[in-house]
Amino acid sequence: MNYWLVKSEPDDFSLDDLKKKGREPWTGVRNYQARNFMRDGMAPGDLALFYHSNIAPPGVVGLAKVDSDAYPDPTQFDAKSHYYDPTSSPDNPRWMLRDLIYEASFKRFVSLPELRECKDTAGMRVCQKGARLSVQPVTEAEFKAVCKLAGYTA
DNA sequence: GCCAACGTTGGC
DNA sequence: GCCAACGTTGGC
Repeated sequence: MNYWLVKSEPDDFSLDDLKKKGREPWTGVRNYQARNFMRDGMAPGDLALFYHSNIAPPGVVGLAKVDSDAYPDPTQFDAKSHYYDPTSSPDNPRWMLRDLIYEASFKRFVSLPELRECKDTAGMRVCQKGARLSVQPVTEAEFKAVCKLAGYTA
C-alpha cells in the first residue's frame, strides 16, 4: 500500500465534486513524472491526500482512493478537449490515468502553512517552494501525520 | 546536447 | 492579478 498526494483546483474539480460523483477518471495530467507515479506507482486501494491548489490558503481537504488499473486518458484523443494531445495516438497512448473514488472529507482543513510548520510533514514535496508536481508520493508517516493534523481517524 | 524562449503552475 | 519557479520546446 502506497500513499499519494493529488492536487486539484477546487474551482475546476473539488473534493465535494468527487463526493457527489463518487468516482472520477483523473484526466488532464500532462507531466511525465506525475504520469509515471500514477501509471507505475499507484495500485488499487492506495490512498491519496486530496489537495486544493490555487486558492488562499491551499491545503489538504480529505482523502481519495485509487480504484482502477491504469488506462489511457480519453481526453488526449478529444480534439475539443483542453487536454487534447495531437501527438498521442490510440495505438501508443502517451497519457495514462486511474480512477479515484471518494474516501473522506476532513473535518479540519490542513493548510500548506501548517504542513510547513509541522516537523513530520515539512519534508513533503508539496511544501517545497515552486513544487508543481500534481501527483506525488508521500510516506506512510507523512500521510498519518497529515491525518493527525486533520483530526482524522479511519 | 545545450540553452534561451516560452507557456504554465500555483503561492501569495 | 502578479510573478517566481518550473517543464518543455526547438534552434543551433
